[in-house]
Amino acid sequence: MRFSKTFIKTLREAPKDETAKNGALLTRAGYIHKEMAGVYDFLPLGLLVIEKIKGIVREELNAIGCEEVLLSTLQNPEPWEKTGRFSNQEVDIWFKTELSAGGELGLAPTHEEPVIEMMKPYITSYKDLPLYVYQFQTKFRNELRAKSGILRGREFLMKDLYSFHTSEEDLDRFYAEVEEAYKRIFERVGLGDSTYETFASGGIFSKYSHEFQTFLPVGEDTVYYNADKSVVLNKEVLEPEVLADLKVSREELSETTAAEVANIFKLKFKYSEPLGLKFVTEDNSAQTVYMGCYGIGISRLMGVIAEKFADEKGLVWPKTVAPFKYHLIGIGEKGIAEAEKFYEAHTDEVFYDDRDLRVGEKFADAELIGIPYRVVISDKTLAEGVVEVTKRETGETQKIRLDELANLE
RNA sequence: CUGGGUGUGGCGCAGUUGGUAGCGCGCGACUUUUGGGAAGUCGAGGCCGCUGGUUCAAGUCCAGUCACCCAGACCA
Repeated sequence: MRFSKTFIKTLREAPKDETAKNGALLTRAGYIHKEMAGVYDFLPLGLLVIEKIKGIVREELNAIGCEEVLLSTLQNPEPWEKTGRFSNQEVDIWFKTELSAGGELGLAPTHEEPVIEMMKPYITSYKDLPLYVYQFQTKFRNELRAKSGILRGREFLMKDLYSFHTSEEDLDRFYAEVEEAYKRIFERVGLGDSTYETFASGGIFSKYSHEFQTFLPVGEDTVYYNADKSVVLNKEVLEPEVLADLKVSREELSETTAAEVANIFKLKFKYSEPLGLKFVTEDNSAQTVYMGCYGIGISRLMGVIAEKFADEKGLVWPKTVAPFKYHLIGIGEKGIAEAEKFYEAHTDEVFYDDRDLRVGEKFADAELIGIPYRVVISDKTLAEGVVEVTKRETGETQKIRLDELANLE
């Protein structure tokens, strides 16, 4: 991508309605644009980060046999009424609207009911199971208060996975596979050493569930953890019997704040029962399908990563989710000619600042935008037969030969 | 929803006892600059959130309303 050809511009100061670090930096660097409280647009660079995150999630889920689908956003109230969840008393964050022709609709806050309806024709026999389907989709939740940049929106991007099983054992088996896949996902996006599987309340889904919490000062949740962090639990389940189950005492736990980046639940019959999702067993009897559901907040994850690694100069993306690998700057006639060549040969990996500006401004923008390697090719460096590579994360600069640049790790 | 705060060019802000709006950044043109956010000259750009009221006159006073931010409550 050429900076001169993209419409984005950087801002020296954040708009005053963006006070959260993630929102402020992502806005200043041109990744997102706010429509209203809790509602954001993703600009070219932001969309690239989202796609990188989705790519990692997709790879890990496909690796454990999941199939990607895309369900609708508009919701028919009928299946929701069968589970009691269309009621505003039961679920108080619905966005509802009406058909011109008459009749109410909802904007999906989650997808258990519709995914069950969708899968019904395909689940008739034990031979059809297990099945795992997931999607990346925009969810709508009419939160009383949106806040913290893209960490808590009214419209946000989520990956939701639903599993269908013939037995509780098989649900347990797959649940454990998802736990491992999630650990690999958070490792790959750079949050491995700050994200912990956390024992939590199951909300309306189940008594207990597991969350993946990234320790973060601006996180909304309070969690407790022991010295080696082998036990992490949400404040909402800090109860004597839970502590006893987990074999820890209150005294050995410390408190911190964290952002919930994922939540997984064993639904069992919670929704399959009221919606009548059944299969025929080997001995020809009808049996209700066991289910699990597993979410990852994709746009929130982007915000958490932005928030977690940013420094006083700007964003710092882990390589795996950065919109590009190289932030390229050419200086001088020969430097620019070589930069052009490198860009043309590696367009997918290079954000090329070809604007007609002084270098100081380009350097400042490179730091703000946060791409892992800043590459400077100038007449001066070329005279030595090298280019300068500065790591955004550490700020350290090394000189390497131009022909080695493409192999940088 | 409760409490607090804020709405003035694209962004950040100022605007006194009411008298018809200004600064910095950014933007356009030209000149000089050119490895860390350059300098000069000229210039464009504003229903002062919205409605109503008071007044000869409202960005400024009054009432209402909307939006946004923060804290809390809530959060499948």
